[in-house]
Amino acid sequence: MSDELMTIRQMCDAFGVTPRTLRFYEARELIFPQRRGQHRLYDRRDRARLTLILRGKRFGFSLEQIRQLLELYEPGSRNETQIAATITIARERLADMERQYAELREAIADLAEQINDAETRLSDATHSKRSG
Amino acid sequence: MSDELMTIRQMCDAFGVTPRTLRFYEARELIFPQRRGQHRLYDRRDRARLTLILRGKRFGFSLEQIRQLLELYEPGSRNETQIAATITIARERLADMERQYAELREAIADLAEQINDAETRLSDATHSKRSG
DNA sequence: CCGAAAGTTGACGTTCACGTAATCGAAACG
DNA sequence: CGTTTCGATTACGTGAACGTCAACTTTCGG
Repeated sequence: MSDELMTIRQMCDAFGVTPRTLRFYEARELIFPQRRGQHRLYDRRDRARLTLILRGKRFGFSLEQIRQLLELYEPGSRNETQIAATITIARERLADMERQYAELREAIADLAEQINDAETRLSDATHSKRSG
Repeated sequence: MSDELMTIRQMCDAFGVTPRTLRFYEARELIFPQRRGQHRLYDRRDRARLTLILRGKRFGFSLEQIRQLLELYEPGSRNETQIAATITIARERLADMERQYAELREAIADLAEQINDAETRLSDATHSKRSG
């Protein structure tokens, strides 16, 4: 079984994206599949990165922000200055996410309350109809 | 003081948006400022809606999704079918937000860990430099 | 009363994140 | 051995959410 390398189609089926999307992410330097001849082949590392990309997107990060964060996940040989810069950026993103987390909690409570109110209104309307 | 009505510029300063943005939201039927002659005037209701709009945006909702949610906040005279439909949509958004909330918690922990690892690598690199 | 400031309506431009052909080469299949 | 099929490349198109510019009113301070 091809546990190691996957074709673009296998990737698309596995992650629910289109070939266009994978090539686009590659053009933006978010993933770096190898080539067999002209064809792309995606390994575990590419899959891990894609998972992170899609997660980042769900939180509203831009592809460029995600690209910067992905550097953090690469134990790659980069110099101290670059690592420090990446950490700085990551801390900012983390702060963003923590703010979003807190605000989301409020928003959820708020929306739940509004739904409750609306359900009450709906219920009242139904009853008044019955008694009218 | 103009506690009740605000001009477009006052709104922009208060909310950190541009006039274009406010007119755009109006065109998309997210806010409905009154007119004094040709000029727009925004009241408390408009401000409340704009607050919700900007919050929704921070969570990655589209303006159309936000518009639908805003209906929930209007005790307006709409029929039961419409209220029920709005509630259904709102429940879906609420579910989205709850999923996002849970996933965000994981992502925060994950990112914090990566930052820690990177800090360790950075620290190690600094020490090895000092002892090399 | 008048000229700058503020606001209005188009209309076209822009960025992001892809979608959608069109065309091509390689590869698998009957 | 021809022909689908899969993938690659190039390039133009698209929708969302505005930015920007032009051409006009409208309004307000001096």
